[in-house]
Amino acid sequence: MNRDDALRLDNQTCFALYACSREITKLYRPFLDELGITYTQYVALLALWEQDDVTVKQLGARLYLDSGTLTPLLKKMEAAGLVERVRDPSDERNVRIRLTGGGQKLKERAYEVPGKAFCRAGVPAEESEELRDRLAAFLRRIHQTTMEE
Amino acid sequence: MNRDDALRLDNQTCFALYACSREITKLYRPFLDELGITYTQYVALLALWEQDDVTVKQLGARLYLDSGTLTPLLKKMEAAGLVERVRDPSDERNVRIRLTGGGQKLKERAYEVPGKAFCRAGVPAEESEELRDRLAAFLRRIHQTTMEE
DNA sequence: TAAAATTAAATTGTGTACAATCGAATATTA
DNA sequence: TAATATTCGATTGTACACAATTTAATTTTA
Repeated sequence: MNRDDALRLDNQTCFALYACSREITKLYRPFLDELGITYTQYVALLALWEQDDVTVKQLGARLYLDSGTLTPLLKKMEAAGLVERVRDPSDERNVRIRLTGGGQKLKERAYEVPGKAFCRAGVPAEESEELRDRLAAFLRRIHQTTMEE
Repeated sequence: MNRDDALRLDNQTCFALYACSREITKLYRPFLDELGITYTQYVALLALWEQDDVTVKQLGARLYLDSGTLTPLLKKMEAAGLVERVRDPSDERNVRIRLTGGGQKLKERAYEVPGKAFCRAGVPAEESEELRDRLAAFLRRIHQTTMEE
């Protein structure tokens, strides 16, 4: 591969990721619209449905987001009645995020979202799963790097 | 896979993409900082280095971005002396984007960016390339869907 | 234990993304 | 060809992302 080929857009894994991620979000949007949530709110809920009552820090570690993104996001979700934000009495630096009844209930309607989205695009589950596992391995390595240095 | 497993964050290909894309951008940032450009400006330049003198529409088709994102982006790049934006006299609806001398020259310094980034993370070229090709296939299918409907 | 260091969340400022709308230019059609 | 439809880029408004800074609370250390 020569110098110019190395800079071709279609040879960039970073661009494939960037484009793919945004297109997938567009694929999900109509189904998330029905639930009245954005994509970022959706992944925050996925994390909370798995483990409720976590600090902003913990949620950020799970989603690779910091308080600069999460604080306004969680305030909107609180205003929408999905979560509550409570200062931890035992350590006032922490804010704990807890699902409300409405936030828990929304999970029922979310079960069908991933299936609908991938069905819409006609992506076979196998292909998607294999891609997912490769990305997970990739992510671990990248994240380790950006954390260490 | 039961219902709850289907909603686990680590089982979502969409989340793996979303997280991976943002972490990759962080990996590139220090090298792009040296060039004085953002990640989105970088991919716009990659496209223009490959094919110069294109309309905003054409550039958007290549990057999966619309004028809502591109117009302010290109104005900043124009202000930075990287491109010029000229109304096409033969069809005044179009705005053609052309690299300036400075924009062309920056390519010289960009050649080493991808290598540095992946070296930094210790990702083997093979693994990256295979991932890239899988993503490209995935992207084609998804994009076709979001366009058709 | 009082001062210094660390931690967590919030805030500030910049830069995308993207849906929806707008206004001008061009193409289509009745 | 005049009216209609389409296309393109710009604009508007909302919602992230994220670096950098700030503020308050807690730990660590001299």
